[in-house]
Amino acid sequence: MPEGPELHLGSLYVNKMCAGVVFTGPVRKSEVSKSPDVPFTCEAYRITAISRGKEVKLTLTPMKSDEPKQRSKAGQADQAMDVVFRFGMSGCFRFTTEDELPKHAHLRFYSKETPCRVLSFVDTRRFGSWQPNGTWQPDRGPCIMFEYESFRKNVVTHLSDRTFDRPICEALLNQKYFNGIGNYLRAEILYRLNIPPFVVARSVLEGLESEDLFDNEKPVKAEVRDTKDSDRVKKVKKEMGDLLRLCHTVPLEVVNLGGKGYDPQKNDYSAFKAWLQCYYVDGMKSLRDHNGRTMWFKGDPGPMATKDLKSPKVKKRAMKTEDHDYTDKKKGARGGRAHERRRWSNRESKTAKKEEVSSLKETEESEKVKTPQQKKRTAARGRKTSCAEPAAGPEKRSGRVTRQSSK
DNA sequence: CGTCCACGTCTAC
DNA sequence: TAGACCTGGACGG
Repeated sequence: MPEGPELHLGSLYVNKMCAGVVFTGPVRKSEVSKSPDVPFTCEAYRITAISRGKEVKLTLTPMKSDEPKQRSKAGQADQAMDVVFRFGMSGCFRFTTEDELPKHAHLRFYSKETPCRVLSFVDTRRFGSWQPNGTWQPDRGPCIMFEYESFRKNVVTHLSDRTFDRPICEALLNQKYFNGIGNYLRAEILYRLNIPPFVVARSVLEGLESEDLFDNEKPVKAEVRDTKDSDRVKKVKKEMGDLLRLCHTVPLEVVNLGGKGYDPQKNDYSAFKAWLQCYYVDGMKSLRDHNGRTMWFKGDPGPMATKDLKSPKVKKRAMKTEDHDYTDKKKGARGGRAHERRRWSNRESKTAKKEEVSSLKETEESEKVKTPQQKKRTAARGRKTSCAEPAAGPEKRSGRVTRQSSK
């Protein structure tokens, strides 16, 4: 569940499910978790949640006991405790009965009911974490969704920061300035404005105002209409506002979808899939950024692009002979993908893997010489050699993502 | 069976 | 700025 919208939806979920529920006893941690114990135990307490960017804070609030304070049992909390969560790649909250505990429920809060219910922090991959008596992480900036004005100001007043020397798509993942933006949001946001992902961040941000002058003109609207490309640019300017505004409104659209956001396991994932216009969408291009993350986009990648493995899309598909309007679209597309994949694997993955440094180098040099980027490019590639690979083609994942372009 | 990929940080060279 | 940290689904052989 992990970008800003999912974290916020998680907090809404906790508040909704736990409204009126009384919890009791200690907070329990799974054996395998490396996050800290939560030293809180209480005969009767409540749980509420609030989110900020990519964090959620749970507040455990002891209920007033009838006993006089002196007589309350030792070790029982009488003070509220905050626990701040980060979700990593797979964290989420779930509220279930005790015997339906999800797999990977690494932190658990038990209700006082019978049968007992449990609020669990579930995290398959365990990249998430929590901090008892925690506070918002100090290096993270204001929330893109719920601290919009200070978020804008924080960016606009720090444009000299080296962060903004980076391509815009990479700057957008810096949580010091864009707390809540993640990989699918950066793609969706840049796509809406037709901004090439690999242009210098500063160049697209300078000139923007601290105040959102656009703010009063139009309400935040989660309107996603089919528009022709030619119209899109105009529409963008007229109805959407600037990049910083979209860092605010686009995540809110996901919140307003009312589902779970990005969560392929869930039934209501289809609404989210349908909402995506670029990320993992068939026909879009993708490229690794300098940190090895897949950037989805359309059109011009921009001057700072890695000369890295690229997505297939139209051009490469055209190379596929059996490509033209097969009915079994998936199958055909996948075949194309696999083909592409093998090519690159042979060229890079294999050679790189076998300590063939020289041949790897050759491959790189042979591409083209771009002096300033050479180094980064090499680095980016090198990093990926162990799983050297073109960015996954859209076709390959078409099952996971709405195919807007089909038909 | 094996390889690659995934919504994100962290921290050691 | 490479890995490290993890599990599991999709796909290929």
